[in-house]
Amino acid sequence: MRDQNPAKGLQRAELARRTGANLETVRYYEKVGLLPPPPRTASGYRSYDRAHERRLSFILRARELGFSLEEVRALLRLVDERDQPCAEASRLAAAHLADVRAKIADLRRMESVLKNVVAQCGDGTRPDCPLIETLFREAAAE
Amino acid sequence: MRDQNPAKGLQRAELARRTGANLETVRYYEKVGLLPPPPRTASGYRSYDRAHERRLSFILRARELGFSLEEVRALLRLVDERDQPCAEASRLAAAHLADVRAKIADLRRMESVLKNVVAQCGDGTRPDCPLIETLFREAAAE
DNA sequence: CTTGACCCTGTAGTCGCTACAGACCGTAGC
DNA sequence: GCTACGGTCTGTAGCGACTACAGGGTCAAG
Repeated sequence: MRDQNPAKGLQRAELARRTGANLETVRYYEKVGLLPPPPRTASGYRSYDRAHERRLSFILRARELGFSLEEVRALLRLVDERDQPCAEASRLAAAHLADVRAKIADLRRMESVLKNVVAQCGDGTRPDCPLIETLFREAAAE
Repeated sequence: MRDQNPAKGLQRAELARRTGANLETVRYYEKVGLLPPPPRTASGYRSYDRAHERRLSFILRARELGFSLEEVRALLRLVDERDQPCAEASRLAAAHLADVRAKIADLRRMESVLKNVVAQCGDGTRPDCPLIETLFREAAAE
């Protein structure tokens, strides 16, 4: 097993395991500038510390809340600059909340139509299929 | 103005306008095999008929309901083969409905967390930002 | 000294479009 | 007939957010 001494730095796979990130995602976040490039060992291996782990967890949690990478980037900038970030952070969260609610509304319209057609289809023995008829005939939802 | 005689076929832009599709999307659907390649004029322009319009509308409505292009492809296959499609169509719709409901559930978890942090942030004058603290401290949702 | 597990890089693929660039066509006005 | 302006054609590249290789280097255990 590899080095797990906390003073010595984590390898990429270990960081991924600890945070729940996919291995390749870690490199991707570095590439797009969300994670700072970690120091390297003599042979070129990345060596992460607790600050990286903390930052990666932050990113992953923001992603779980549905923030885009650009939004995450903005949040991280607030964290890094740390002068009165709450007003701006709150604005970002509120804007994102509105997005989320819009998506929920869209999905609910879909759900409602789908629920109806599935109910009408019943056991599927009908000669005319309500789903197919719906798609041919009407606008999907209003 | 171009030919709008319904007996003579529609050009791509006209088909797009009538169905509400984006111009480029029409060509894309042809490329991926959802729309059959229409006949061409002597100079190579596509010439669509009512069947194309009907099929394109079908695709767009299925997309509005959130079906993936692969699911749309499956639905169109059922339409084309037309032997007792309802059981299979209903199965597709039910599976998709489950997806939609799962997405709604995910989004609702996000909404709930975001709503709380926005409320806690208040007017954004706090020195510690509840959003940023949340992202650093906790798992986002359970 | 070999095996196998890890690491490195760069690149291509995913989904569903969307947006060009650069060429051709077709019509209206002069 | 000439020109301008729009439409159409093709192929290709880009988006977001990863994910999955290929082809190589490194490291520790047996």
